[in-house]
Amino acid sequence: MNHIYKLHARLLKTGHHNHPLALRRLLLSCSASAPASLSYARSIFDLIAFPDTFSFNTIIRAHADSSPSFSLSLFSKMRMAGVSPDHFTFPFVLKACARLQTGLDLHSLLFKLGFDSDVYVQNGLIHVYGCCGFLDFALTVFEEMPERDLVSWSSMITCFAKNGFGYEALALFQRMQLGGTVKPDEVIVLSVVSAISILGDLELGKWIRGFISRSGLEFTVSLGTALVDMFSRCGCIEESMRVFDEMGERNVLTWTALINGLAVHGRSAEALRMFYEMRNHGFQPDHVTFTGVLVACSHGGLVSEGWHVFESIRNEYGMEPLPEHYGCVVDLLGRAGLLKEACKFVERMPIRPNSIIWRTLLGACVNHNYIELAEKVKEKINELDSYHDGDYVLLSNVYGGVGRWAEKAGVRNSMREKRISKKPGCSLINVNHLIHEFVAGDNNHPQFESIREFLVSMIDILKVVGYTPDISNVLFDIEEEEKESTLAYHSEKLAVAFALLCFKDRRTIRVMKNLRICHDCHCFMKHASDVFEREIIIRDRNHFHHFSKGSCSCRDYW
DNA sequence: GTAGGGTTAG
Repeated sequence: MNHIYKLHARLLKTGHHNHPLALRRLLLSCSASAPASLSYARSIFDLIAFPDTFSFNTIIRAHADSSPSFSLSLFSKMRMAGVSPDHFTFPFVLKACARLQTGLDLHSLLFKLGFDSDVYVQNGLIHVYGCCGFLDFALTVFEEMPERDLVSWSSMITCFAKNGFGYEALALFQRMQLGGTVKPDEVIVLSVVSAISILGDLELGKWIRGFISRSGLEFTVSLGTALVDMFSRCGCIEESMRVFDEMGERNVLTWTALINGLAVHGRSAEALRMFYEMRNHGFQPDHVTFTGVLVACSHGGLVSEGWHVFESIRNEYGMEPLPEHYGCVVDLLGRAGLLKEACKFVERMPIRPNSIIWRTLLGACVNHNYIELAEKVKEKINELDSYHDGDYVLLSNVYGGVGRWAEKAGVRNSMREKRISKKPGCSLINVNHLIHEFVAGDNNHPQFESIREFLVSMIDILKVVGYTPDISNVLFDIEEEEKESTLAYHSEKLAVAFALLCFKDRRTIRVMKNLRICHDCHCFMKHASDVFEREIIIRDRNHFHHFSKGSCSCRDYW
């Protein structure tokens, strides 16, 4: 910022401070500086009597990241003022659109103005379509491009990954390399690392790390941070720690990635220790760091430590807690069974509780069998967002937990009336470089019969050592025997049975699941890890469960 | 003066 002030002072001194060219230069300087100088950029912009295309472009660009809606309002202002956009304008406008997940109607405008054949614009379109979930549109733009650069490939790779097509993202990266015309750079490798993180496929994770060292790319802090995060998401927190230890330089994102990793792997005390160590190294935590530490505390049952961290956000760091921090505290109290305190906290929060906060409270009610409270909380959720299948499942679990089958059936009826269906559970497992998918209630796997047979025999064996199927959470009011078989074919059980059939050695079994693991599967896995002498790692929607020798890393606190 | 990337509560 200093050089901008100096520049401004010099302009004032020489009497050029109102000269359009001087103002343009000044505008460009502060727009390219830190976000803190944006208000200064706006005041310079306001001094320009008749902003031209260049000035509009500069100010739109400056706000595209941090206040995208302001960028779009500037774009409208530009159009109203009759200032023509050029091929620089649209990449900036599209960036703002991508952040807001909007602006799909821009395509026809750029087509009309003849900018649709510009590579920068096309890349921007891929990015926008990707962020809005319109994968097909993004792919059409991508495939029809006469020439693609690195940004086209990385935008399309990210687009696949963010929309749940991780393996397609990887395939596209292979296709890019086979084409041989573009050489991967740091950013594109980061897109690939991110795709692998979403997939949680450790084999691929190891491969990309090897790729990076072979590629001759500089091992930057960003790449290291991405690997720390990736290994944790692939279920291997030890590898995250190894990468972290080997990094010569780290920043707040690196520390935060490790803290989050430790938190989701149930290593709460270590996460908290890293948080304090990070401060000793002189790094200032940000909002994301606090979220990670609070998650660690809530999952580790560290109530007073978590509360202390939460209070420190405002008292020690002078920052305003975000909704996610309040959410973490609700979880912290709720998980520990302090439901009254959690409710009081929600009532007194200075921000309006959102549906996630209520949902967190609902989860706590289920875990601790607070039925009346659960009903009230569900009503709160209905006011905000009533079509979330998971809430009905949770409420149904509260009734099931105490054997109130009639109410449980009532929940099922109201789901039917509202045409809400429970999202099927789905588990993925990598066996000999092939991904196998198991979906609850689906027998499409080519070896389904033998897997089913083996699973039935597994259940029999585990029952001998104390496993009792817990049918209270089965959603439907069906016969007891049928409830047991519904449970038996939960996707993670099928995946683990399949792994035991395939892996004759004692290697760790790693499963990725789309939903939270249920109590029954959790209990099944603990026994299975003991009887079959295997480590089983399951990544569910939020966390990792490491089953070994009959117990789980979450210490059943989830 | 252009676009793609690393950490975010249930």
